[in-house]
Formats: sequence, C-alpha cells, structure tokens
Amino acid sequence: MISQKAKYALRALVALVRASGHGEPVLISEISRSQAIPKKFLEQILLELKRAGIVMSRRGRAGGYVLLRAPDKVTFGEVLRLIDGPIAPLPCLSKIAYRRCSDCADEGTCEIRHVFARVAEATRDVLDRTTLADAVADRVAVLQD
Amino acid sequence: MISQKAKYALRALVALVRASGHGEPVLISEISRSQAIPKKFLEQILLELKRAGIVMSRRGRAGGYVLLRAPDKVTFGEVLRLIDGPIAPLPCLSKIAYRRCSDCADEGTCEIRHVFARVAEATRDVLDRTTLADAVADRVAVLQD
DNA sequence: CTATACCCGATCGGGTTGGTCGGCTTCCGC
DNA sequence: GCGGAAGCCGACCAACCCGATCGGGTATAG
Repeated sequence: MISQKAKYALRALVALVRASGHGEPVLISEISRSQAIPKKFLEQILLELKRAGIVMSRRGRAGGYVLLRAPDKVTFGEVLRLIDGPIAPLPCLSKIAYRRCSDCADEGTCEIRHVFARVAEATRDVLDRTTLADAVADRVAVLQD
Repeated sequence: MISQKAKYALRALVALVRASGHGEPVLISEISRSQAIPKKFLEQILLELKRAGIVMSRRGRAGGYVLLRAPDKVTFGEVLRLIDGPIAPLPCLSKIAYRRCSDCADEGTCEIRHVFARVAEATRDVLDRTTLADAVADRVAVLQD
C-alpha cells in the first residue's frame, strides 16, 4: 500500500499537468479544492516536490506552482521514492537505500530475497517507465507501452 | 516493504519444508534458533499460520509444527496477505479487501489507479505463482517458470 | 503427575502517518 | 511603499502500527 501522501503528490502533479499550458502558476488552494486534498498537508507535499526539483513556485500575489520539467520526464517511481522511500519490498533489494538483512547469512542463497527480487524488478519496470505524461494521455494508449 | 513479521513467516515456512520429510514435528525453539527469530514472536506467527490452515501443531512433549499442505500448494501471496494484508498498492485495487478511494470520483478515469493496476497485476503474477516448493528448489530452476 | 511445548491475551516503547496551527517571508498591484 | 495574497516553515498532535516481551494457561507424552 502506498501512503496517502504519495497518492496526494501524484494527484497534485497530474492536476498540474492538466492545468498548465497556460503557463500560469496554479494555486495550492485550487489544487486542494479540485482534488480534495487538505490544504496545509498539500503545502508540505508541494514543498518537498519543489526541493526535489520537480516543481517550482512563485510567492506572493499571483503566485502558485508550476511543473518544472516536461511531463514525460517525471516518472511515478521518482515521486514514490521521494515521498514513501524505497520501492523494493526488502531493504536488501533497494537501490536507493540498501541495507543488509541482519538475519540472513548469505544473500546469494536467501530464498525469500530471490523471490522478491523478481517482484522488485516487475514493479520497477512499471513505475520507472510510466510518466505523468503517460498517465494523463488517453487511457487506451497507456496499455501499449 | 514487507513487514519483518511476514519475512519471519516465510523464513519459518521454508525452514519447515527443509526440516520435514522425516514427518516429525519441528520445534518452535528449533526454528527460532536456526533462523534467528525471537521465539515468542515466532510463536504468534506460527499460530496465525495454523489458524489459516497452512500448518498444524502437536502440543506437549514431542510436539512441534508440521506443514499441512504440500509445499507447492502454499504460495508467497497467500502468506503475505495473511500477515501483511492486501498486496495491492491501493485499497481500490485489492481483491481481498476492496475499499473505494474516498477522494477519487470515478475509478474508471482515475489515472493513478490505472497505473497502479498494472503494478498490482505484475506483483500478483509473481507472488501468486511462486510457492514454497519453488523457493526451496534449485535456484536455477526458479528462473524458468 | 510432571516436564515439555504449544496457546493466548495483555502490554509496551518507539516510530510513522496524516494532519493542524500559527506565524514568517515574499511579492504584486495600487 | 503598503496591504494583502500567497507560499514557507517549524512545532505539535492524535491515532495507529510494528516488533517484541511477559506471564501465565492448557494439552500431552512418558
């Protein structure tokens, strides 16, 4: 299960993609309203996305948020890792935060690790290839990837 | 990330498969020692596996645990669902515990749901097809499935 | 009858999650 | 150059979950 926060982040980004084109910044309160996300919580989330270089903001009157990259340059995997941490189901399978399993003697012969390595590969295959652009695109097209 | 508890459960089951063949029950304390799992915690886990009909026990002297089904009849998916709950990354994608996403208006057009449906399918594909027997079997053979 | 080993409910410390509050800083328009 | 709109930021909070431990209870072989 991905966290509520990650879901909000993805939703907000999709909303940003949709609302842009005009080039004008989108208000937090606007996203909050249209996506039914608690405003103050959304604030924190967008801030994180900003610090990660996915999004930028303008302050003051007529401020708001703008996507910083092209929608096809932002993957679901990147956002998920940022908000929820490692995607891998075991710490010893994570690329961004590898940690040895304290209890397993030899990684090469660990049966559990071996099975979940396949899971990790499969999910990464989807998440690191799917971008915001894909998500927003026609639902039929998404299936062909 | 799967929980420590689920990891313990899978480890314990694999140990059971390995230790059986003699037909004699395996002691909690034996599994606990060989797999480095806290004994009392392991107790709870095996109890759950028992209630789920995966394993059975005999009490008293010469007691212990025995796998109740053939190793190729116990999937990783079943164990994971039992211990950690739904495998699906979103509640609205779970088969065992479907819950509507309160915030998304229409599931058919929800982009996030759409992407994660593919993730769910991919992981289920691995977890529901892989059994304890596969895990214990020769590591080369596992790859061909 | 007693030692052994499983059964089971309660509890617990610490961390995470999902959010709220209040105030500060920046910027635009007048 | 000032007022207000908007983002920035840290502190705080209740609820929940996770990993584990404790203290017994109960069945069963010998």
